[in-house]
Amino acid sequence: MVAMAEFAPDVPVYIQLAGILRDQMASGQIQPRQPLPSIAHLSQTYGVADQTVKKAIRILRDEGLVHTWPGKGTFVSEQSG
Amino acid sequence: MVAMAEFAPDVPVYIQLAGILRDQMASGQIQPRQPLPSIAHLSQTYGVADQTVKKAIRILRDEGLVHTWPGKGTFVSEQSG
DNA sequence: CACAATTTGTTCGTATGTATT
DNA sequence: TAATACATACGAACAAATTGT
Repeated sequence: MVAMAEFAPDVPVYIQLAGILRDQMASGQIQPRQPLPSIAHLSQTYGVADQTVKKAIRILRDEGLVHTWPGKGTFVSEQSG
Repeated sequence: MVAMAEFAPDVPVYIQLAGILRDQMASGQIQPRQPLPSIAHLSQTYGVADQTVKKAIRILRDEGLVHTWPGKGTFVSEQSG
C-alpha cells in the first residue's frame, strides 16, 4: 500500500506537497536531524517532476523547517516538531 | 580529428549521445569487454555536463549494451557487437 | 597501512524551454 | 499575461569503490 497521493485540484501541487511533508514533520513521522527522502525519491513517490519537489522543499526551507546541504540532502530542523 | 559532435535541435542531447555510443559499439569502434571512455572524458569530448553523459550511459545500461562497475568504469557487453 | 588519483553514483541548486491553465 | 508543471541541461558538492604509490 503505497501512499500515492491524490492531489486536490485548484491547489498547486508544490504547495500540497509542502503541506504533506510539513505534516509528516509535525507529527514526528520525520524526526528532527533526520533526512527527508531525496528529491528523486519524492519525485517518484508522488509522481511529480523534480522541479515541483524542489519548489515544495524551498517553501519548507524558507519557513526554516528544514536545512539543505548540497551534495548531502535536506534535513529536518530541530524547531520543527 | 576530434569527433566534436553537432547536436541536432529538438532531440535531447543525452539521447543523441546514447545513439552515438550505441553506433560506435555496433560498428566495432568500441569492442566488447572494452571500457567506454570515462564520464569525465566523454563530458569534455562532447562538451556536455557530467549529468548528461550519465543519463546517456544509463540508457545503454538499461538496454543491456554496457555494464558498469563503480570505481572501475563502464564496459561494453558481449552481446553488443 | 596510509594516501592520493580516478571512476561511478548520488545529492541539491539554478536556468531555460515548452505546454497548459 | 501570469502561474503552474514538466523536461532538459549545466554546475557543484559529497560519497564510495578501485587502483597505484
